[in-house]
Amino acid sequence: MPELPDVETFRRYMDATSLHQRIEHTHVDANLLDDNVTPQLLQRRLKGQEIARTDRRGKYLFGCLSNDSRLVLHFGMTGFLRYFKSRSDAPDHTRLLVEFNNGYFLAYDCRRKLGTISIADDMDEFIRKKDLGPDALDVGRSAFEEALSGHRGAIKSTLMNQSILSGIGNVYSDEILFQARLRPDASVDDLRGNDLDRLFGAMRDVLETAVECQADPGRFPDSYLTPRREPGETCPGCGGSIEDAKISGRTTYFCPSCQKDPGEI
DNA sequence: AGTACCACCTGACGGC
DNA sequence: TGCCGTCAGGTGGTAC
Repeated sequence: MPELPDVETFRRYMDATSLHQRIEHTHVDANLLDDNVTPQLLQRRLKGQEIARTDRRGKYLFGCLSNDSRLVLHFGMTGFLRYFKSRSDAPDHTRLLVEFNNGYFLAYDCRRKLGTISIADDMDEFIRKKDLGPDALDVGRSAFEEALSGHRGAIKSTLMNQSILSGIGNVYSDEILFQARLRPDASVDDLRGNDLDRLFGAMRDVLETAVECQADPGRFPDSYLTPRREPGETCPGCGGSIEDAKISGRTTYFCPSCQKDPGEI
């Protein structure tokens, strides 16, 4: 379930392992390629180049090449990166294998093939085409309010809408709403100043904390809901019982006693 | 604008 | 033992 903190962790991993090495070969599973990208185009853009730096917008990771093109990875539900020395160490569901001139490899593994691999010659155009809203860790308080304004759906669905804010998925929307003490099914239209302050603060706290924890729920603070995503689990806030529900078709966990409608806190 | 539902895809798990 | 239905959840399409 790679969301913003997971992808940021992958970005840092790519930074730490894969920069400034000439790409000798690429092997790609064409089924994961974005529209209008062929294995030949990918090979042409990558071969002989280096990853000069990385970037991220929401759940998309950009490997910025020395020719100003970009390798763009989306991790779907099961994607991850691995850097290794021996070809035989390639993970089981490698969909993209990049071979560097120092003999090392970078693999993009995506077991369930729900991720995408793309090439972006122009990052702004890519973001426009995908209709991505501001990055959830980059957006300021006023732009956050602006992004939510005019929407009337459930808060959870709105937070998860990548064209409104990019980076938040099912798991972190639940965590943010738990920390903000807001019910996930409340309408975003009902949020007032105090609620928006709490929601914005919780969004930043949760995402920053998760990045620090390298998106590993096992390292999350005891006050977090994520490690307890089970119906009937104990709420870390009140000791009550965690409930599950479906909101916009997504399995949602929340505490009915800690989380209130807007205006009730 | 929002939601409901489906499809994509694979592995884990429970029931029989 | 193994088959089958269900679930996981990111995205995108269609229908309402």
